[in-house]
Amino acid sequence: MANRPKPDAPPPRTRPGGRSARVRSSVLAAAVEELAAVGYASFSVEGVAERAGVHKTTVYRRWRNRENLLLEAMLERGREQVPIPDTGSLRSDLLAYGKAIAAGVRTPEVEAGVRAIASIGDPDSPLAKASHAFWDARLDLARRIVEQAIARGEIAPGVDARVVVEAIIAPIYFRLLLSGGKLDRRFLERLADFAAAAARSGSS
Amino acid sequence: MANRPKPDAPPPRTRPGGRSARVRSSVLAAAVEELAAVGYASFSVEGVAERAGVHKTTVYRRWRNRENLLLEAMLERGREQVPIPDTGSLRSDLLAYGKAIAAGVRTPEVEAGVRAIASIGDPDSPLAKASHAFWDARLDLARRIVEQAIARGEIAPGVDARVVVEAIIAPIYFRLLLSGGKLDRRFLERLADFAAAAARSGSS
DNA sequence: GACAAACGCAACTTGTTGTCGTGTTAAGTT
DNA sequence: AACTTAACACGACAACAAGTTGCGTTTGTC
Repeated sequence: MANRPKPDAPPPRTRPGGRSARVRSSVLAAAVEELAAVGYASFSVEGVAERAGVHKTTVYRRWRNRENLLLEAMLERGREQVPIPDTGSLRSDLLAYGKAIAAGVRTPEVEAGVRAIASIGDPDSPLAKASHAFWDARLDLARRIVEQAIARGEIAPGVDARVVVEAIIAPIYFRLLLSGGKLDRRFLERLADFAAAAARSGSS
Repeated sequence: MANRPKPDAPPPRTRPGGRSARVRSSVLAAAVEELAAVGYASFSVEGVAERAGVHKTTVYRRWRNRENLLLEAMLERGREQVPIPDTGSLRSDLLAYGKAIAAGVRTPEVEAGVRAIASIGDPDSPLAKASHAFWDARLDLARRIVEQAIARGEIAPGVDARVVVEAIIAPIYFRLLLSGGKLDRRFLERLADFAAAAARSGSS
């Protein structure tokens, strides 16, 4: 009944080149700018459209609503990866990683994006799901730091790599989002000391 | 020029009893309910007013805007303290404390409040400042857990109590707000193991 | 060059924020 | 018990953003 070879329902040929591509990238870039500039609460589609030099309806036609627009803008940004360091010791690997994470959240764009995601209450929201997938992948990659230490014989196998990595990452975001504590070098060094010490003592 | 004894500017005598007190408490309770029910993004003053059985203008006259209303509602709630356990060992103290924190964030009201605060970008906002003060106080109280362990001779003095406590608290909020990881007993036990191990190895 | 996606533009509905003026209720005073 | 007025109820209002719709214009793509 469906999929006849005849010109019954001529598939609307999209045209992703030229103007469409320019509009798309400029809108997504503008969305990130807007988010960083005014915050999630005041984030408006009209503001994004103006910033992108594009009409409001154009944005609405391509991204049905605010959330979809933000989702795609952040997925675009979320591709940037934090490199996994390999400096020769667990402690300095963790420190380097922590510094990279902290440097990230210090940029207004990343900070605003993190806050936006943290404010999503519905766990079934596409944005929330994207965040969970993002962190699953990132934490999985960071496990390599612990695996390198095991391979060097620096720590015993069986250590829960995820807990070690979260021990570096989580306090950074906790201070950013809630406690307002400083993210200075001294703090990051203590974090690295702490996590490395726990890993060495083999808390599986 | 000012402050004449004559009835020049008769100080408007407030009257905080009876109806005013009832309105105040019912509105603040309704604000927490509303926040838990619809989330920060959809949190509307009208919704709060309806929920409290009060007119919109009444809310606006007493709390100039949304933020002030939320601030006072959350300050009211923020008084509830997490008890500091004293079970005889650092590991089980940390575990008990982590369980209490996790139980808190599992309630819709607390979770919604945390997300609302995390979404505030401006560090000078009254809500952000209140959150920082709240966490300063809470972390300071929780240091007692580490001090008890030092007093028992379980760990060496000089350990950074704040880092130990944050090692329990931060991953819970990280999972809640960003990674979506589970907050089950297994996770909390690993956290306690991890933090206790690091503290025992004396990472100052 | 021709067709039709994709865009620009204006007008519109709906919902929330926050304000204002006026009348009503009830707390605190005498 | 009566009086004064703080605090509340009600309706109307302006300002703004979310989305939607219809129509005309630009511009990829064949």
